[in-house]
Amino acid sequence: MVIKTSDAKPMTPRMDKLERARLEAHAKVFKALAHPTRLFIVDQLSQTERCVCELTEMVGADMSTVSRHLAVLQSAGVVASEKRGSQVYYQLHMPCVLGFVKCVEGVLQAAVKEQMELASPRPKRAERKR
Amino acid sequence: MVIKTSDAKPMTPRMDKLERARLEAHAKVFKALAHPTRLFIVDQLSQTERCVCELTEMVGADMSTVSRHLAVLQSAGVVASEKRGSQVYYQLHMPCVLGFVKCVEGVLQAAVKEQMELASPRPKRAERKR
DNA sequence: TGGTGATTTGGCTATATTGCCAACCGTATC
DNA sequence: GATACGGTTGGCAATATAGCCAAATCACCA
Repeated sequence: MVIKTSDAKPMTPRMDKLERARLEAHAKVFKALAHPTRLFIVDQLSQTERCVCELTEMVGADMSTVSRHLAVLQSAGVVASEKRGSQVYYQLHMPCVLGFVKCVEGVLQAAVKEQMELASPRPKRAERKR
Repeated sequence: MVIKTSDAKPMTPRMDKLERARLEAHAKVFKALAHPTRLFIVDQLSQTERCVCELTEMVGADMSTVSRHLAVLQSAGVVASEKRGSQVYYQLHMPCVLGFVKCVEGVLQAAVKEQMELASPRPKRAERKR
């Protein structure tokens, strides 16, 4: 699979134009997930599909705002929508997101623990309750 | 594990303040990964650690720009740094990112295929080789 | 101690994102 | 058809992000 464009050069890999296009496509997915409200929506949709009005109530923002968040997620392929009557139902379309969220959760908790250890290096007997 | 804060209300879950703080922490990680250059850096660091100057050459941007990208990644806990002499080496600190990147890759390819099928609905005999 | 290379940070401009309101569109109901 | 409801889109202001240059640090070496 490796294609050498030139011989006998021990040069480091570069971020060329093609690679950049690929990375931009990936970044679009991360960007779509890079907002607390959208993560909340993904979390909810992992349990069951929801219409915009339900999500709007749960999020507690303007419906137009929620609709735009959903559009971002859909454009990135994270969710899919289905119109049913006068309502539009959204479903999670990229379940592997959940695995990564779980991983991030773990990393964050590890970071918190690390932070606490740094803050109080010798917790003689027991740490304060908070 | 389920804690009911109030009784006898069949209400939908809300994005309360606490939940929002948790989601914001998660979003920070996604935000850190939501840029092609930073994804490139993560990709490179998954193979071996690199100093800023190496990454700068590979990325092809100003060193200050690359340094800032690295700071974003580090602040999110995605990478870690180690000063050695006058150089700073960065390493991947969140390997599970790679799994998700692979998953995104798969989803993107599926989307591309879907797109192609929409473009040419009846590939009579066999699809073009690529 | 002065100088050099590696890295980070301040400052600035350009661009992108977010959120609301208002206006618009499609569907159901009367 | 008129009205109401659910949803999307245009427009705008506030904020955040990205990139570069220049200046400040830091480690090493003469």
